[in-house]
Formats: sequence, structure tokens, C-alpha cells
Amino acid sequence: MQARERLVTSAQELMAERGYGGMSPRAVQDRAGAGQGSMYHHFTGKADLARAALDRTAADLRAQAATVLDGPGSALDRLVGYLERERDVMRGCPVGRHAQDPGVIDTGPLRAQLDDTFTWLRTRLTTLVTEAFGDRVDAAALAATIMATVQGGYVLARAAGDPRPFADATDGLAGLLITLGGPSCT
Amino acid sequence: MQARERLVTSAQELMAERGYGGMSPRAVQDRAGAGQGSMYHHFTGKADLARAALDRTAADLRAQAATVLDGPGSALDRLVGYLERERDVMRGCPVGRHAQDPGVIDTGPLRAQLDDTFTWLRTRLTTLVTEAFGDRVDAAALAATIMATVQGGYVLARAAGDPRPFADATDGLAGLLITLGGPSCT
DNA sequence: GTCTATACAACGATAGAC
DNA sequence: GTCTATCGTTGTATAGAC
Repeated sequence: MQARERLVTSAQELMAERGYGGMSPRAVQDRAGAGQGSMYHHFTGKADLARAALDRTAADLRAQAATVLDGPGSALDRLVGYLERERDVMRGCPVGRHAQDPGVIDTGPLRAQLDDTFTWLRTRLTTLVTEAFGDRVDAAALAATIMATVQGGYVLARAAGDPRPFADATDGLAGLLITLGGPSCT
Repeated sequence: MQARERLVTSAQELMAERGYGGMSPRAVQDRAGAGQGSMYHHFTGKADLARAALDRTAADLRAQAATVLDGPGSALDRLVGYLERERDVMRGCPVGRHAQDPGVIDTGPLRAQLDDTFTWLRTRLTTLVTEAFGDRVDAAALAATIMATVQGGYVLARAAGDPRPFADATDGLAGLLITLGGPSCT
């Protein structure tokens, strides 16, 4: 494998493990088996390396989400499927976890990648919510609720040192959606 | 004011601004107008200082939450009131924002304070959910959903650089709760 | 209790040889 | 493209005087 490739992969891993602030260029180099010179040849610095890593991580995440969102089943099935899909909960969201890091939020291109990813997801979810519930709900708001419940589930699970709060949160919301999708009173 | 007091306050501020990983003892000292010796006289080190700061921050947060949760109105009113209460969204949750920081999660006493705070909140919310909806829902799960929506709302807002996603997420969940609390089909 | 001085490692980046 | 050497800064903590 090429050095540039190994550097990106190592940066992805270290950002997942330690966050952007905790990812040192030297640690990336060590893991990639590359020297200082190699890294600074391929990237202008830490932020540039992180951008390449985050771009790839975000693309992977969108691809995984799309598998469920564009998959088989009714719109409601797919929304519940998205909520309940398997995740490495204790690791945190590979994208969302960086939203608390000032080093990311204050670095334009890095925050933009977070924003782009969530905007992409919001669009997909809003469509499905509309398809599932019509105008019985505010689709944009409910799409945000779904995303927030997932992101917050990671927070609660990591705080608890236990993945159960994540499952509780998504189960709770899935229950509400299924109830809402049931026989209406009108 | 005593030096110890100023150190704790400064540490609270810096943890809110930069996170635990981004809070350097020296920066705390500078802000508090205290020297190295003073800080290391009152605290054993950075983790100990952070623990004191986080203890106080968490206590403040519980007090604010209790104002709404134990306040006037029906159980449903108070749940919606909790979701919609005013928050400094772009700053992030003073407690939950630390759940992504490995330095916090890997430091027993610090993570324990996050866990204790969310456990306290979960208990309060579960009671209110039961009061509001009886056994029409899984109260523990829905309490987790409420907490996760708030925590995730912070994540989405910071990623977007805009507080609106927070309001969308909480509004969406509040809408579901109000619908659920309305006339039932049975 | 508080101060200044110091230690020592890690950080992020650059220089220049090969 | 990759290496090693080096730079200046900051992080965290200790030492010892006052």
C-alpha cells in the first residue's frame, strides 16, 4: 500500500480513538510506518491530514446509512431500521463525535464536513418521514429528532460506560414512530 | 474571593470553552490570577481540578433542570418544558459535551460524574413520563429518548454552526409527546 | 498559601540530505 | 518520496524560597 493511503487510514483510526485534538501527527506516522517527511510531503499539516481522513470516514458513513435508507421495506420500516441498525456504540459516531472538539469546530473545512454529512442525512430522512406520515407531522423537525436521538444515544452510552442507554433511546423513539404510524383517530 | 474558589470557577469556564483535553492547568491559573504553587497546593493535578469544576457544573445543571421538572403544570407540560427550556446551545451541554473526550471517559471519577448526572435526570424523567402516559409507553426508554434528543441536538447544532437543528429536534419530539398525550383511539 | 524557577516530555512544523 | 535532525512552544508537574 502507498504511504499516503496508510497515513489516511491511520488518521481515521486515531481520530476515532482519540478525537482530532488527541490525534498527533507523530502518532499517525508511527501507526502508518511513515516518517515526518513523508507525511508533510503528502499533507500540508495536521488539519489537512484530518480533512482527508474525515472525508473518507464521512463517505463510508453515508454509504452505510444509504444501505438502510434506500433499502427494502416501507418508509416507516426504513426509519425504524435506521434507528435500530447495528453500531459500534461505545466508540461514538465517527462523524458526530467531533462536534464537541473546538479544534474541529473552529477549523472551517473540518466543521463543513460534519455539516455536509448531517445535511445529507437530514434530506434523506425528511423524505422518508414525509412518505411515512404525510402532513401529520413536521417532517423536517422529526428528521432532526431522529438524528438527535442517535447522536445523543452515543453521548449517554459513553457517559454510562454501557451501550444500553443508546438502545433505550432509539427504542423509545421507534416506539413513538410505530404508534404514530398505526391506526389514526380521524 | 479565595484562590481555590477562583481556580474552580476558571476551570469550569475553560472546560466549557475548550473541553477537558483542551484545558491546561496553566491557562486555568492565568485566568484565576493564581500561580503554579497555589494550584498545586489546592489540587493534586489537572484531573483533580477538573473533578472539582465538573462537580460544581453538574450540581448547577441539576438545579436548573429541577426548576422545570419539579415546577408547576402537568407532567406533560413539564416534559415539554424541559425539552424547550432555554439553553446556550452553541456552547454545548456543560456535562454531556465531555462524553466524547477520552481524557474524561478514561478517568474514573470524571466519567462517574457524567454518569451520575444522567442517572439522576433519567430517574426524574422516567417518573414524569409514567405520570404523563401511564403504561401506554416504555417509560424508561422514552426518558432516554428525551435525554438523547437534547444531547444530540447540541451535536447537530454545533456541527451546523447554527442553533436551529437543536430547536428542530426538540420541537419534533415535543410534537410527538403532545400527540401521544392527546385523545387516544381506544 | 503563594511565588518563581526549573524539569522533561510531547506537540506541530521545518530543513536539508538522499 | 522518504529519511533523520532540529526548532520553538506548550503541557504537566516538581522544587524550594518566602
